[in-house]
Amino acid sequence: MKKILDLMTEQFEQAFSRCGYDAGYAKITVSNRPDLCEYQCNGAMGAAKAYKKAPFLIADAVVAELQNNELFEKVEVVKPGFINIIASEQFLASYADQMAEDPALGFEKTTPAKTAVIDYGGPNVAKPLHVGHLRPAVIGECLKRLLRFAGDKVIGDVHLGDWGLQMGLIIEQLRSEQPDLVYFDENYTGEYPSEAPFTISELETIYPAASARSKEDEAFKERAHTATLKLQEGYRPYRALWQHILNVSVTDLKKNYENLSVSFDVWKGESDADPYIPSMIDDFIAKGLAHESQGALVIDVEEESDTKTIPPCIVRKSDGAALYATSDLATIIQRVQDYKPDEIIYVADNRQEMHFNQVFRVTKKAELAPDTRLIFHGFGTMNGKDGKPFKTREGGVMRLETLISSINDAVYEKIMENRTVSEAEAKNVAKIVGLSALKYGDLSNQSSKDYIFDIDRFSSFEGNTGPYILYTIVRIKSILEKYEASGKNAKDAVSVNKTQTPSEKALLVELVKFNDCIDAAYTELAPHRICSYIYSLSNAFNKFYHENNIMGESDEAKQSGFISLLKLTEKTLETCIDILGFSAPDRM
RNA sequence: GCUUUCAUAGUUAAAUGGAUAUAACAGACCCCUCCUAAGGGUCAGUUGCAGGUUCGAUUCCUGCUGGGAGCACCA
Repeated sequence: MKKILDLMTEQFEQAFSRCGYDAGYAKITVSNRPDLCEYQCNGAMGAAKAYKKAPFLIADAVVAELQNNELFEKVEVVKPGFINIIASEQFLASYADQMAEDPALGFEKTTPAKTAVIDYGGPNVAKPLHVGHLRPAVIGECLKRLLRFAGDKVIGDVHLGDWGLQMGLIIEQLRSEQPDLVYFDENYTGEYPSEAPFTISELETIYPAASARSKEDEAFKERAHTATLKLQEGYRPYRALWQHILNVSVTDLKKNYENLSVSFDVWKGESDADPYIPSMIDDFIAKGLAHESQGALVIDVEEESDTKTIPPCIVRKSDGAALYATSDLATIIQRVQDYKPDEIIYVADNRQEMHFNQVFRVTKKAELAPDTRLIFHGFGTMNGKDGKPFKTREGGVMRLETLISSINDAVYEKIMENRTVSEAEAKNVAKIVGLSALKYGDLSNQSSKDYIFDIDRFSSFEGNTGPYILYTIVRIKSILEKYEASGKNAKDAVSVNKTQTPSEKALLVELVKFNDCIDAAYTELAPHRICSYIYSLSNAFNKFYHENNIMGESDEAKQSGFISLLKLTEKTLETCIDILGFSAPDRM
């Protein structure tokens, strides 16, 4: 289905052309003055300059062409040359009915469909997820769903941190704690045990201990570097140990991401890119891109047009080991080979922008991925109420689990205050609602900006929050249930009313914005646009609900129109929250 | 130091170069014989500073001030 703004714009384009003006000025937008009109066209003002004519003369001529157009109830010229538009009730109603019939609510899939890899996890093995992992998971999951809804083929990759110095640190720490393990016996030649020599909780204590020690103990750090290199070179015992670390971690990570309704299509890690490194480095050297600098192998990435200086990209450390940029570059080769993506989207902290800039430039210089668009989707910091990076009360890094359970607790208390559900059900509902609070709180902000994480505000059932949206859905579900209970079938309601009350029409105006909103969110990769859309949709619904007694309506045809409208509102809201990555309960 | 990013009501956030800058929360007031008042309505209050481009700037450009971040072998 064409977008409603496009349909209206087409009418205006014809009118502009008939009057002898360029159709490019005909663009219709949603009104920013809802008190005056529903839609507007500001093209006469732009045209005024090009044609050296007063804007209102142009607008008058165009408007004259559009009288008695069935799409519009009213088209008028105001002051300098604005054209204010009110859509016809008939037109909105038939558009809404078409939306309701389409599983995608009238959204046209992108053609041709592209293939995208989204890299949005980045957890390190052997370390529990912490609050820093929340944003990439939530934003990345949403982008994945959004692109899929738009028709793209999407591969979500967790891209585990399983290959760097941290692995060497863990191995060396393990050697200190359990020196008798066969993995440390150089003369051992037999099979290694299938059972890991540690549990996840033990593993989680090993890394912090190792990390702390490396900061004070130079010799230890040196051994960790050596162990990292040996692991990367394929030293058998370390590989066996590493496999245990990976298995134990991944099982735990999957469980944690599941609690967030976040999933990945592939669980590749930095290690998977490793086989591509040697030939890649050879290629860099053969192409004359890489040169040695202070013992390390680097590639200059400065470009003529630069105003700033970008340091060269190190692709091999002086000890021969790979590092961050190396594995990211090799990962691009792997992805191009395996998926031939049209684009790769990296959902990562803004602080990594320089790194990705370097990586992208090397990719371009070495022509590693000539047909792939590389996109850095940077997100801002999640701050506490004090405006500083979110910390626990003690000043430490909070575990993601802790954060999730505290928001669930906050929601649970609110649900119990109202006690419309049993205690057992409340626990369950609190999880669903808590997730909406958490995700909506994050996604309703522009992802590139920092935002303040405020548990009380996010879990509030009032205002621009996840729970408020869910509450609206629950309200609709409740009425539909009552309608069914009264002996009528909601399925029989197939068209909205052709003439509407003011709040009913206002709701329709919001509903038909759906595909424009999704389109904007998709092209800008901006989940917050979906949030603000469903928030105004919910507001419009609640006002409609307040002013129209649906179950009390005696005119059955009119009531059926209401029910159709309710069903469409529910479907639209549910579709949007599904893209955002959460769902609604039946009651709350 | 260099680079980069942000700055909007008391607070948290919106706004393809368009009209009187939009909401929410907090504050003041009003509305339940009515489908969940977890709601609806009314009021008050904002673009850091100085220039520039433009018919028109929160938006684009320059400078300043103030916060965040990044600047070679961590990821």
